[in-house]
Amino acid sequence: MPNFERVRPLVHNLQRYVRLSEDDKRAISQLHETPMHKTKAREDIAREGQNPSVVRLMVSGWACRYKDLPDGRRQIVGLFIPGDFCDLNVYILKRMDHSIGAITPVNYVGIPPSQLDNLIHAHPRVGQALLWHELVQDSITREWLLNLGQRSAFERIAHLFMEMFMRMRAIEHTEGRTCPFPLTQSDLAEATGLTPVHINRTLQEMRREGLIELSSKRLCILDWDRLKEIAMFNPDYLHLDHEGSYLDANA
Amino acid sequence: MPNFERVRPLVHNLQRYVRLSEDDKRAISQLHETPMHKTKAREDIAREGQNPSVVRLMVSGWACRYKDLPDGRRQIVGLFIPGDFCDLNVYILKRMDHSIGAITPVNYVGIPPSQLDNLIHAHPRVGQALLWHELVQDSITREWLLNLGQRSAFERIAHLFMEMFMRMRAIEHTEGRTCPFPLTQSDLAEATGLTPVHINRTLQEMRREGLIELSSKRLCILDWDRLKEIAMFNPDYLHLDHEGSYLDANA
DNA sequence: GATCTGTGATAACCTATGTGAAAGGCGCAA
DNA sequence: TTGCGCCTTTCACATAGGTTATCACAGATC
Repeated sequence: MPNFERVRPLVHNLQRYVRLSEDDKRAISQLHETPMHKTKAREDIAREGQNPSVVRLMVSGWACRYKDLPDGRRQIVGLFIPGDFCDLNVYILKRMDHSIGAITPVNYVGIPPSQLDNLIHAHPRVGQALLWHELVQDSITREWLLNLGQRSAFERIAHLFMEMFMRMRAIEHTEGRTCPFPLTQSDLAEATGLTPVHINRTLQEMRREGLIELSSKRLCILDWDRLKEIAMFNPDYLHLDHEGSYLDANA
Repeated sequence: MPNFERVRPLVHNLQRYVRLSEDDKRAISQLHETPMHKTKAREDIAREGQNPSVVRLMVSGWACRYKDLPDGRRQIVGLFIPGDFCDLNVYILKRMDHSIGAITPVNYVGIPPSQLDNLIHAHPRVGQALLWHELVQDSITREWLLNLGQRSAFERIAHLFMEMFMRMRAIEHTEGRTCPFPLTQSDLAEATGLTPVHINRTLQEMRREGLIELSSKRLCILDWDRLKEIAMFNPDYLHLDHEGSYLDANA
């Protein structure tokens, strides 16, 4: 199976939710045989208002969901890393209510809904895993709302760092205490509802306090425990724990 | 059918997405024959961390989804009105990652997942409508994120007013330019990430400018067009338009 | 190697929104 | 009818974070 490496993040992602059989995995890896799309960094992958015809599965790179206002203000409302589906909802909702943009160069496969239908029919547990994936994304969105509404700039940025580190770890993209972190300070600003200037100030402070290192697109979390306490980070909302899941209970 | 009146908001809700047959509607109204639950205003309906066993359908009153921080800060991350489902996701995710609280006295029916399963099997279009409903809720959550991240206090409150008015209108709970609006100023603060004091200041300003009236739990929108422009309100994210939907296209 | 362009660092200054406190009004319970 | 509690309204004051501007640097581009 030549594409197996490419499937790994997705399989990792889904296996947190259901135990997949070898047969399930084989079926998933066939998704990757649809043509691979490449976008350059900073390029739009989909625009609000469009009617996309495929479901996109991230293979490599980082992307974001964002919404913008007529006067140009932009808010990043979600981040995608390898193994994430961008718009599973295309199935049902015809019109995109947000845009998707590449942060880094991105590789993704675009899966026609019909193909996904077939997969789900033949492998219902994969279908459930996909639904779970979508629900986890929603849970993350709600946590971001709490983040923007109630946490201070410092707490907010700290929280985002922890979240992305954990998500990257779940797909085995971390090394020790470090992981890739390709967001610029402007991106961070758009994700947290702050100004680039204030992001910079706050990052300096976090460095001064020995909490993190961040340079050349890599994040290192120096003091996990203190950062966790500051951010009031409780990972439950990521639903990373395989244990206690509905699907598992009925396995 | 004695319960038909009670079903109306839900049927209105779902009919925006799919054309329901008389038979579908009959099936839906049977949901309302499960026992009715009543909660007092300000009471919790479900708490974060719990493992709820029913899917709740709002019959009357307003409720909210909220998340809180260990130090007591609270963020309302969504509002529920009659016809809304509170936790369709219980199907899959076992543990609540947020709480649900009543704003006013609330009546709801708690539907066992098995019963919903049966309904969906027998009436697949109802199942699709439910999924759509869930996706619309998510779209609303993303718009709230844009709201908190990028809009000023004034714009933010204006936007919330417009949204709730339109949602109330969709279930025929408006009269002319007015509708019930049971949130206190503290609730408004928790929904917008602002302080009660600042909510008050801003409301005074909106009244002074002749944009709205708000008293005794009723909202009147005096100048729809100006409010819409100020809030940069674009109703697309509510997906209220029946036209152009995937389901419709395949009807 | 010269030049661009995007990113990061900092500074001085400004303002929208938060804080804490007090007083008044209104609806509900007894 | 009175009283009690929750809301709302207001005030004076404090501050987190926004704004505008400048400079330095590194990696692309020619």
